[in-house]
Amino acid sequence: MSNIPNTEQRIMDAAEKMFLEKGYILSTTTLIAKEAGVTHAMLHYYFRTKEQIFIKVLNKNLGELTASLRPKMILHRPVWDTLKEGIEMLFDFLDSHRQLANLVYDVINYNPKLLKSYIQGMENTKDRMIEYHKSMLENEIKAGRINPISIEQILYDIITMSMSTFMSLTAMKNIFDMQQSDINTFLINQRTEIINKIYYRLYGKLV
Amino acid sequence: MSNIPNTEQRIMDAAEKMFLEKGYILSTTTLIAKEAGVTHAMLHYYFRTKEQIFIKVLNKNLGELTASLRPKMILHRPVWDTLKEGIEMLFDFLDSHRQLANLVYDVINYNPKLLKSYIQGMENTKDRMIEYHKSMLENEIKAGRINPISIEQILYDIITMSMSTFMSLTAMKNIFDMQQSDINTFLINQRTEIINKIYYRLYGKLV
DNA sequence: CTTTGTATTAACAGAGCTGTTAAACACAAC
DNA sequence: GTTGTGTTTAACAGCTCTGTTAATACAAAG
Repeated sequence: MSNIPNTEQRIMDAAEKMFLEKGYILSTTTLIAKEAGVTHAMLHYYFRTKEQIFIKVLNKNLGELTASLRPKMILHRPVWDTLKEGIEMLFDFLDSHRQLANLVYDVINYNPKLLKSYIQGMENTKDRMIEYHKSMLENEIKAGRINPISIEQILYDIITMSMSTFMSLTAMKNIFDMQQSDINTFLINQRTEIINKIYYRLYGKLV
Repeated sequence: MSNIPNTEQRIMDAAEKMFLEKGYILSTTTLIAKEAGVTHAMLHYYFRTKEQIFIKVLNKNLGELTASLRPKMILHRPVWDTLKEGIEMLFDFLDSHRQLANLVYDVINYNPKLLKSYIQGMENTKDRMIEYHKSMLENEIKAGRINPISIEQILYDIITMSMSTFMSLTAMKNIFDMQQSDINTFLINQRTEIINKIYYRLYGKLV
């Protein structure tokens, strides 16, 4: 394969970079094309509209995320082990895609129907593995080995806590003048702390 | 006082409404002026720039928030009572200012220095009451009556969990086709659940 | 009545945005 | 060498944005 990517790929790469950096509105087709080193007419030639190229970028990133989570879905393991590794996987993925959480936020606010159709597409697959782990969790709750809570609440907590870590990162950096080492420390703490909060919520006995 | 607000106030009100609804970028001076029923030249006459009127709206809202929290700072009460009421106050304020969390997110991402200067302004006051409650919490942790955790982590958790509830609301509505009653139920659960997670994290004993 | 200061309007400047289009180009196949 | 196909360019259309400015209305003060 060639080291010089073709025009379409160069535009795609530039678009991904810019959407992740600046969000949907501030990323303009003109600037994306400039970044890719082509005229902006080329972007419209290959991708028709700004929204369409945005959808491709979003699908690529969310696809990578779900692909990363899949290998963690293993049968016959203790519930907490699976859950913990799921949290770690999600957190680490967002860590290696620092602006993805912000991109998802953009979609929520500027194109909520897009996110809905994406999630419905996932729900329609009726994934066997997900159903399995869901029922495993439900059994634990019913058996009283986990404090009362709904599965939806657990998932919601994991997703929002992980995402808000990276969504608040810009604020944290600026407010506390954090250096790279501070940021790393903060993220390591945060990763542990999310696991802590979920663990305490599920297994912590009240006094 | 007159029922017909003067031009400046009408612009201010329209700007607040629109910034909270659409965020910073999508709120244009032209549209704000139209909403207020004046020419957009009037907006620039009274407020000079879009950024300046935005700062006024932000200061007004954050000022109201800190004013609401103050009465909860009472001496000689059990630590958890104060903390719980603080969480409830914050949550309820964000509930009655549904888009404020999104507005703060906008500031973080599009004008981080603004937020920093605002928070530094608060820190410089070196509030006696805040210092008092902070040291009360520290004592409880040192005495081992609260699980090990930093004060900063507790505050960060409360703020991010409360904010992400309202920042995720648009997504929740769309993904699950929530009606008004569903939203109310979700928020009531969420309010309790945030308190639960903090309580378990602080007081829950591990098995 | 005239001066002064404020409030308001309409028009404009300059820029940037998304998306389109006609013409030019490259280049392989016939 | 011509034809055909996909790629690229430059120019443009139409719109919207922020911010300015000159002209105007009008009330209060002298």
